[in-house]
Amino acid sequence: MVLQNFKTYLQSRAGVTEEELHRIFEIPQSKIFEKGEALLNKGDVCHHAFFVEKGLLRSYTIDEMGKEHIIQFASENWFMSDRSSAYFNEPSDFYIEAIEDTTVVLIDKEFIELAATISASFRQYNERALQNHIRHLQKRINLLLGATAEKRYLDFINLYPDLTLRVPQWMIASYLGITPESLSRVRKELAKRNFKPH
Amino acid sequence: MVLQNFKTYLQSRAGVTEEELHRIFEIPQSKIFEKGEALLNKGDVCHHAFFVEKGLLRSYTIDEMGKEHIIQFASENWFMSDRSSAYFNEPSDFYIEAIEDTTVVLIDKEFIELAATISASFRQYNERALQNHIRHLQKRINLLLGATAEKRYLDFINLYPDLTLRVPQWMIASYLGITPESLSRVRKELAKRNFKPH
DNA sequence: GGCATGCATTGATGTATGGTAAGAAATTCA
DNA sequence: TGAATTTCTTACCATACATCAATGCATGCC
Repeated sequence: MVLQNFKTYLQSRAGVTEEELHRIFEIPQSKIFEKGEALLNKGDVCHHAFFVEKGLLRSYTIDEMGKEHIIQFASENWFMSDRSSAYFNEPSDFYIEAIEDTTVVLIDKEFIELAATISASFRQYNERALQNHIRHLQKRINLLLGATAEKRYLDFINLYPDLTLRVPQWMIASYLGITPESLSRVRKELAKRNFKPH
Repeated sequence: MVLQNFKTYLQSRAGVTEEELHRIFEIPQSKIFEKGEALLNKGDVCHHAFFVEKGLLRSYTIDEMGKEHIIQFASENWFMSDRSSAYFNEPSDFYIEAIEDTTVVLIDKEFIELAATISASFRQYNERALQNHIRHLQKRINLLLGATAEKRYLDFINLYPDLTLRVPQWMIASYLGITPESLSRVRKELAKRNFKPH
């Protein structure tokens, strides 16, 4: 079977060698979540990072008005977690849920410790991922501060063309911080302009 | 001279011992920037983190429309840096500038390496700071996605009461993602409601 | 196949925030 | 201290996006 994506990921992205891989690979477990199933609920402490073997996840918060705000999507070869909750051992502020039937690899602190001990390259890669995460959050803040709904949407489809097809529109709207109706109008407007350019 | 804040910070916050402190403290340099002076410009690679001994800094971007968006403030005992630029050795997307005459301690990678080698506690603290940074960015995204201008402002003055007094209003507005005019109106509205409660 | 359910679109209208412009207040600096 | 400059406020109007409600369009399900 299994975890082929994860293994490939460790080798080609994190630079873990074949030999190291064998020593590391006692540990991680995989698990299947059905569409709509929760991987993490608000108030729970997040004990894992989830590596997506196959499928699609989202994380989101619910505000005092009862509105969902999508924080992040994760499809194949992406990680999903609440780093803060995991690191500080605090109840999480958000939910993680499967958008499609999804196979994930459960990564706990012990695995990361072990892998980092065995493979210096992995440790380095992990650090790098953390920095990348910050860069990504920074960029998102910038877009939310400055860009119109249309620009944010264009940025999204440019960055995540695959997700644009797999994720329901109302979730994309939620990620962008607008209503589904507004997104529909933005799309209409874009379509119009593309058919009759300039 | 001094760097008293920085030393105190290392001891009481990062848990560095007196003895370790002496071994570490060959290195860091301090520098004074005048009000309005730039510590980092867009396009430059950020080689330092700046620890604020005394004074006040801001980091900001300028979008295609020429509008500033303030990313972060840093007053006494805070760090300011472009982590992404420093880590990836890439040109920075943003500017760092002194809002007041400001004394900073220049922290480069070598210092952090050295301090982390000498003091395990420092290494740990550094990791913790990184995670905190992520948590902070996450929270900001959430506010930008969901909260009104008023709520964002209330959150700001609650979190940074000291800054509210020291920072010009138009900069707070920029941080919140609204215009100075709008912030002025929000404040007026709040004042009205506070004088005639409920 | 028919019906329920969830999602997308559309139109009418509401609201929060933006833009502009002018003057008041505060701060800076010679 | 007074003039220059910056910041803040206010009023009026413009706009982007939200809200509400109706309809259309799939999809899944018994």
